[in-house]
Amino acid sequence: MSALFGRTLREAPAEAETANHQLLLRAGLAVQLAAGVYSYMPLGWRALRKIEDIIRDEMDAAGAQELLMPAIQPIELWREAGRLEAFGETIFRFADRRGREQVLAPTHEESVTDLFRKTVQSYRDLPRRVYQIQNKFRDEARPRGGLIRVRQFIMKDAYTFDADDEAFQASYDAMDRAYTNIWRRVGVPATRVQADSGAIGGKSSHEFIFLTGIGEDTIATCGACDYAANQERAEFDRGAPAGGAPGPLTPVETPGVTTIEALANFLDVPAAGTAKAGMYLADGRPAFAVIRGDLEFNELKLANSLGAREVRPMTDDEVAAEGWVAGYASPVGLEDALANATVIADTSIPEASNLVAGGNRADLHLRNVNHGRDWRADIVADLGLARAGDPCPTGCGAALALDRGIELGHIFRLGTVFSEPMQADFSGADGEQHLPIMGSYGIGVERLLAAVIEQNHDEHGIIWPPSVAPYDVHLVAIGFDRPEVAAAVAETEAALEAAGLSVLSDDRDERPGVKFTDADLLGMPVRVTVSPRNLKQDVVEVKARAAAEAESVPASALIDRVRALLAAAGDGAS
RNA sequence: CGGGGCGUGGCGCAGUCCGGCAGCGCACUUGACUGGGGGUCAAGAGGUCGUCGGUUCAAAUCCGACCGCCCCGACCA
Repeated sequence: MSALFGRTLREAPAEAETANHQLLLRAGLAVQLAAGVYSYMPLGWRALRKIEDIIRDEMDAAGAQELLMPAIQPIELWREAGRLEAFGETIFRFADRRGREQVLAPTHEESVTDLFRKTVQSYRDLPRRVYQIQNKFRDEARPRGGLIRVRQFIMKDAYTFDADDEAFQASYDAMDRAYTNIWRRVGVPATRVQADSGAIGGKSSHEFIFLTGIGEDTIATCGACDYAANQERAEFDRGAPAGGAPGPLTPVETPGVTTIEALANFLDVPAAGTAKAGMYLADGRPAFAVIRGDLEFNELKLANSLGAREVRPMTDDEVAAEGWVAGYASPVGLEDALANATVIADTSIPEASNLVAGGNRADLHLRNVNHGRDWRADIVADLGLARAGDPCPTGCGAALALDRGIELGHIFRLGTVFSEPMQADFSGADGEQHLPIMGSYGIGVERLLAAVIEQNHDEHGIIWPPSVAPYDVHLVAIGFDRPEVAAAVAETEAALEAAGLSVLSDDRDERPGVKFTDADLLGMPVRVTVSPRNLKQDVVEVKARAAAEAESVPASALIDRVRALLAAAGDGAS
């Protein structure tokens, strides 16, 4: 340790708020260079490499081959796949000396598809599963939380190519299993949840979420069954439709009543007996959305259903320009003012009858509005935002809970969205050309490191799972300036290393308290202490990082004891 | 991008309101003592106070512009 590059800090830098971020900096694992850009110091890099090796092991077991694709890519590749627009300002771009535009790759679907079309011609070559562990670059609008969201990061990204859906499912399942194994082996609990697949579509998209209060995603889970989904796409049961047989459409004066709550109170009807209007711009085009009054819009679902990249609420001026009346809007009798807009309704709307809706004039509402009779949506889709307490969509009868979490990994069915525009095809057994079904599978390696620390620490420091620990053993030398101690330390270190254990030896001229405190902060799974006191009794002292007390063992029993403690710590982590 | 906060030695901070010698704790260097949970004493080194410009006899402090970092939100294949 006297030669170790990097030092421990007594106090965490002010920018670190979360436990994992503070410990990362205090233990000297990483040093920040700029917003969302970090250097990894020797100890941190050892931990990262151990995580990488676990990932490699599982990827290999899933039948994937490691390769390495370039971080610099010509921008034409991105234009060809039609994804430059979608990435927008997140993509780092620059021009080379001849003025050719280049991209610092934020991901590698394009380049792996290019590899496929250059190397694979026949169905006989399928399936193909590849992966790499490589730097990604994304000019994030807001890096945050230390290593949780950064602009340059190490990602394990894997890609699969299959001849048909059935074969794809086998690849997907293999990756699914590999991911589950990875979380277990690094000591982080992860929940597998249904994820939004964006405009690409497809049912096979799952995220693996580490549930933690410091997370930036919101996850809906059911306490009774195994339903779990990102709130972005979470479904829920809307309950029995209200209303009964359609009654006559009836205007009712509602002076000053512009909110659902006020409307429900004024007319003494439940919020679920009203219809709520939402006025949006979807990629600049007006959209008039309707949902039951007690529900809220999920703008991502709205965007997906409209086939839009971006959806935002209209401003008051934009609403007025369309000829809509904020607070009293509904699609009933509004044909002219809706001519340029897409009218979209949540599934709760056609199910219900006799709703109270806006009269499209200030201070006026309509009773007994019925979809299909009084108006008709262009699109009916699930647009509802799942909230805590909403009934589980499986019909199990329990309520959904919302929790925060960190996305550790994402597995994803791409289908042919890259193989088609890039003309990456292969000859099938039938002699025709076919497009491969692709899958994409990512893990943020440093983010996973952050999760390991967040999950495995106490008030004194990190408690590394042995699988990720930079070293197996932290060897503390007390009274190192005494020749007999130095000799015993060298002997102990040699014995441990001969047994295949990695050792961080604290040979610094520091007081015992400093060394013990640093050992707790750095968090190697097992601490071994050599001191004059122990030498006199012919023992060495051994302590698991997670244990309260140390124990003394004869030198001859040291290796076995250390191995036993490592095994126990490993079990604890999984 | 909207809102908020911050920038003074390696880390944590005071000083800024009300202009007048650039400070404190930790860390670092040297020496002595000490030696099982961040020890004591003594002597040191280290800072153009984020940058540029302005006001002033005088600017860390007042004014302006810019840069950087953090947090909340928007965004996030």
